[in-house]
Amino acid sequence: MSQEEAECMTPPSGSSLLHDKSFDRSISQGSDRLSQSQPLSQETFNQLWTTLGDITDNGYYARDYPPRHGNLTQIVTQPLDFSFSETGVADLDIHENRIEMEVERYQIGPEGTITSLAPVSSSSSNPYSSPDSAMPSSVPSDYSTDHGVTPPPYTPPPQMMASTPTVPSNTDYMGDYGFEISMASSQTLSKTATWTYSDLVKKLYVRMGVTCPIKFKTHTRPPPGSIIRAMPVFKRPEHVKEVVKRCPNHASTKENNEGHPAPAHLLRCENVQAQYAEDHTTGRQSVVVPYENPQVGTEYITCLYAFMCFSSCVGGLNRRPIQVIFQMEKDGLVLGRRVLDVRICACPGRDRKSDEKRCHPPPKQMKRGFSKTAGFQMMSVGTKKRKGDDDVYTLTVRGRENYEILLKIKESLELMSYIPQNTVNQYRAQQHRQGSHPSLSRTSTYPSHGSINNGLPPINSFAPRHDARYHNENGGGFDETDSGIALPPPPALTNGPTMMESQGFSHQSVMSQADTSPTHQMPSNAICFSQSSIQDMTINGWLSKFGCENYSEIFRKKGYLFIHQLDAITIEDLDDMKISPRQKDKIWKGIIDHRAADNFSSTPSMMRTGSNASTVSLHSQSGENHQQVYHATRFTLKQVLSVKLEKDKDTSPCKEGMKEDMEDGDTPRRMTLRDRNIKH
Amino acid sequence: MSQEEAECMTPPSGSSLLHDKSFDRSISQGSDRLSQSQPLSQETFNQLWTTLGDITDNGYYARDYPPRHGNLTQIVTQPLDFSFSETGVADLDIHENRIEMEVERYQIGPEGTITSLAPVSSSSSNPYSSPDSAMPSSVPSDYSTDHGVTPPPYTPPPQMMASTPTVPSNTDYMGDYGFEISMASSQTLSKTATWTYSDLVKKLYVRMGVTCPIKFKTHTRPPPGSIIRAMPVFKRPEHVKEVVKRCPNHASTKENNEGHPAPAHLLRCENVQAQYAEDHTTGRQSVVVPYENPQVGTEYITCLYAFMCFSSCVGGLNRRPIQVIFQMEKDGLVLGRRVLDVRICACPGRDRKSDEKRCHPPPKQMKRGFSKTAGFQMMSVGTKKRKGDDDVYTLTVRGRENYEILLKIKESLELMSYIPQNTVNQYRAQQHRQGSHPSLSRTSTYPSHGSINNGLPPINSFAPRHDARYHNENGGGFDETDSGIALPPPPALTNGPTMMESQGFSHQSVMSQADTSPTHQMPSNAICFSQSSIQDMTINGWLSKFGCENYSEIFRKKGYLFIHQLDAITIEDLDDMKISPRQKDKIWKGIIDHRAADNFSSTPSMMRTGSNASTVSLHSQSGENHQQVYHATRFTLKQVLSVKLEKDKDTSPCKEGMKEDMEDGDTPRRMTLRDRNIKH
DNA sequence: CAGGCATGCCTG
DNA sequence: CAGGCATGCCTG
Ligand SMILES: [Zn+2]
Ligand SMILES: [Zn+2]
Repeated sequence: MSQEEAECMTPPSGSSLLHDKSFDRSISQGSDRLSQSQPLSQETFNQLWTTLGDITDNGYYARDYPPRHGNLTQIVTQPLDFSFSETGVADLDIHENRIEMEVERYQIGPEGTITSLAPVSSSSSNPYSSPDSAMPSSVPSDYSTDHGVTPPPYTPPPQMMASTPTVPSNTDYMGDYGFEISMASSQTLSKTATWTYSDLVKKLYVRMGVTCPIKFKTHTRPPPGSIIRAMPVFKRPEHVKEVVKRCPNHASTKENNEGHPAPAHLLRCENVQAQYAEDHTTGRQSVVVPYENPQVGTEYITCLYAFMCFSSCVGGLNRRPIQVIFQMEKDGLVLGRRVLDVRICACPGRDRKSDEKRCHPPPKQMKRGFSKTAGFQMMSVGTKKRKGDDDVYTLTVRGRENYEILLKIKESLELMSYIPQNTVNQYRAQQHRQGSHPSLSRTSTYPSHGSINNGLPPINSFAPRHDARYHNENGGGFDETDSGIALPPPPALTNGPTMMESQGFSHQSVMSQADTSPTHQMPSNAICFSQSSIQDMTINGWLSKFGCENYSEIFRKKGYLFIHQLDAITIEDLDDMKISPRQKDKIWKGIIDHRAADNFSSTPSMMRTGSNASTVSLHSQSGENHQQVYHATRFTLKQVLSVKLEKDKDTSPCKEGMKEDMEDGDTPRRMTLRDRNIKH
Repeated sequence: MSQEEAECMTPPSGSSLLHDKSFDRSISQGSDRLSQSQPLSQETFNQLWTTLGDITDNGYYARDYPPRHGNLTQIVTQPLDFSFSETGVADLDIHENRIEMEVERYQIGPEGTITSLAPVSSSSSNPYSSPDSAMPSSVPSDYSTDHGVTPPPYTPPPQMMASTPTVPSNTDYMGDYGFEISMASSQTLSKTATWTYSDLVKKLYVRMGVTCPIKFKTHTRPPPGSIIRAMPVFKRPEHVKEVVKRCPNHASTKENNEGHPAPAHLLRCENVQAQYAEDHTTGRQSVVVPYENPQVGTEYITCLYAFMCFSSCVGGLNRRPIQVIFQMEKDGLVLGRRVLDVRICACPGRDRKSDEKRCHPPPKQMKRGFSKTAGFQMMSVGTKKRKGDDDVYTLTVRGRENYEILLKIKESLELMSYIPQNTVNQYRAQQHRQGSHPSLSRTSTYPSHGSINNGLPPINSFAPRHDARYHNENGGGFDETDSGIALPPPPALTNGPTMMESQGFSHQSVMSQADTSPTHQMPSNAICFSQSSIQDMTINGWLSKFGCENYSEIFRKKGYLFIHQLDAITIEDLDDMKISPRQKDKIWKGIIDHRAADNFSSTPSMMRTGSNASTVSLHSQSGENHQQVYHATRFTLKQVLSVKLEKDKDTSPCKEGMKEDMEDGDTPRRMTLRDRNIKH
């Protein structure tokens, strides 16, 4: 399981696994084999997790990558809508089982009953804070009770009393005063902005060193002298125990640190009354500002916070996600708590977007709350669809030559519609007969240029279909979606030349070396359509069959060149052509005959127009398989090349196992986070 | 100019521009307009460079990208085989000129006459060094002369005397003893290894923190008490002045630093006698080891060095390339100096490979040591060639649908050859007439998918050529390389929709929305080739001109469908057709006539065969422009799609200006380092 | 600012 | 170990 996946497992509410009730219960029952309270190393963690995966998932995750159930993703579109208490309904014991595992896996904060933040003494002076500030003078003294404030043995609900836990609580707690936080409306500053909040993944994305307004609100006035403490903690269980501070780089450079009271603090508050605190026992750092009631007519107070490292800072956060715990306190009592996931990064917009894409269903699946049945339906529908049909990937072409090539491709695709389908079929047969196999491996082993390879296994299930393809004499071509039978193998496009060899042929030309020497010209009679393999598909030829060739010029003027266009000609068209009635009837009869013959031979006679083919979807009149047509046109239309080729076939990379479908049922959200764009 | 380009400009020998003799001479002549010795900012540097480019390159580099002379790259395939002294031979004054420019451009280290390393006092104790070490006891005292050891005013050759320059010399200097360094044979440990040395780019790639053996050798025994100092310096002029040390992160963590005498030193030497020095004046850090003569029978002594930061370390090297200056010294005199480019990175193998690919010619051009004349020849040959003609980029296609699309493209390209060129031209004209401009911008703004953009400026120099293209009625099409006149603009492929708009048209289909609804079908008579825009290009039609249409079946059987194939028919072919002599003569005369007309109208009548077109290069018999044909076939042949689309048109991304061809002649190596693979 | 590169590190 | 991702930063 990747870090990211672990990430996504966490319920969205801000409460982590660690503090889920059942989880805590198991802990208190003393599953303490690993509870030496040593933070687990990443390797140990991974190992445990793998083991766990083997046990609970019947090997699916650890062993069977990529998963057999490739469509799992489609099913659960709202991983974040589940919480563990909800999912346990179906089979309680298994649920419990799982929670057990959780405990063993994370094995952190065994003291972690729902704890609250310890009062810490302010350890650094604040030059900005004036002595006559509204900050209650009692605060410093209150918090100077100094080290080791152990919670009184039998005092009230523990979550009400501030203690000195290694791991502060990150459970949202509204408290008696209805403490809440929010961001300025996130759509005002979207991607350009220095920060952005994602409602979807409930996370703040913020650039380093910029101020970010956070609004606090209560429904009831808290007692005067209340303060708001903001403390960053690592989000993942493996890291929670470690104190969050700035990386040495940022803490030690002069930049941004000139005269600042707490250069090593990750979190700063622009409030002049801000106090930077560091707990003597735990070493945890936080910023404290007095809670001032909102101005009349205002609901909120706003504080400006700045994050002074990247989440990625080496030697600091080190790519480990953090949360900020905002806690309203009064005299060491926690009045309310709100947790905010934060990612400090260089490109908040980009990273938000990719997180959202990662953890949420693709556009089509955007609706929330599918029932499991709906999920199943989705899946079966999914198999009907062509993968990527809904996706358009633009390929911006740089460079004249490449542009020309693509332009040529586009033109070819459109002009291809003037080639009768039968001709195409014959061409293909001829291609096959000419046996163009030998060369491609050389091409694909050109050393010095990168090839796109997305790391998926080669498509080799095509092999048994080769022959079927060549028995397919009708016009359906190679593009039949439903059966897949007519698909030719992808010779040069597989990963290994070995496989290619074993296929024994490819759709390549015979000569592969790009030799520009004219001596390599083929003799002119070696053209592809040799020896009677071609029938006359021109209108002219067709007209001459019944002696009307002198009308071919008229047809030509109307744009009709080939007989496959006959399907598109109406009697009205003929009227427009100023053909003498008798000839017209003759021709019309010829058209009818042609169509009949055409239908009989199952040749698709769809006419694709040059300039409009792009948007023509299936011609429905004759019901043949027109997938091929559709696809070509689709492509052409955009003048885009689909090179976003791979893995996003099920476009939501956040897969969730169908729990009812698996042996152990209630596994946590598993996601394969592999939405890879072709970039760099 | 990018950083990388600046990089590649440096001569390979290890001597940088800065210390080229002419360069130094110019400096000493006092071109000091910018010599305030303030390190230039990157922006200033870039600006100067651009200006310089405008002046010296007649705008080629800065303005005219892609360059008109796209084949410049082909010319100098071995940039590293040149040194400035060599290149100056042809026209010395121009050479000088250029060097001037260099001075102004870099404007660093104005004190930079060929200087040598200053004696520095050892500032940190070395716990490993035993008192009875072979390290001459004089060394510490010698170097303890303490700050500001200014070179004596009139002492011998300055490069022989150690001084205290801000910028140490990085010129290789063998000295009287023949001081040389080398790496262990680099092929023994290639990619798996913790380090690797590239002979091609003359650079050591090494993982951080691992030891790397470096061998030292002299041809004559240096005096006893000689030492070897190793000092890292930044390679780029912009950075040379800055002292190289470890980043705060690595310097401050305990890891690797436990008890080490110099945790902030980037360079460590495993030698127990190593002494870590920091110059009091310049602050430069170095490691010093005694030079012990090799064991009997050995040529070398070997020292193990370790690099304690990444070249990329934030707050440290910060992605700035460094060199290590190995200097043999004796009593403050420099006996020899050797400079080693070093990159400390996580993946030496990968990074070496990519550097080599970047800075060196493609496979075809692998031969070394072209003379300048050869270079010229190459160039003139080069202009005949299409850029990228020699390069094959494989696109490994993943996914059935994409494979199908590409297969279809391949087929289209081959089948396209059955469309007469005139038809194609008419099609294009029709496309134009239908005015397909409006839509593409919409397509290109599809939101959720990445598009490939290599960051180069849009190709907008095409604009003045639009009309020319449409007056070009012959078959040359849009692909004429030499004049470039017939090239259509790249409508959807530019960066901005604005530009597209201004071009007024594109080769797009009219409809751009990928609407699959059948209601969007165009009426069948709205096909592309409407209203007399098409001439009959069939053999059938042609035969009927002189009453031989009854032979069209025979022609058809031979594979001749269209008149553009007539060029390929010989009289012998007619003999084979069992045509009555009189008819044969008639037909042959028709063929002759056709060819004459064809030649008159300059229509290329090259016949491209279906399956073999791929490898047919230019048909030489009629001398028309066949570039277009050639390209299509090239593409098809490989069944690869050139989507490595951009900047590497001349496939060696390390471009070097042909100096004799430019106003100022001897410009430094200019390279566009943009070999970008589409990966992830 | 968007595209894309560079580069440490993670994953199979 | 190779492929590929993540993510700061550079470039047009
Ligand atoms: Zn930092
Ligand atoms: Zn470092």
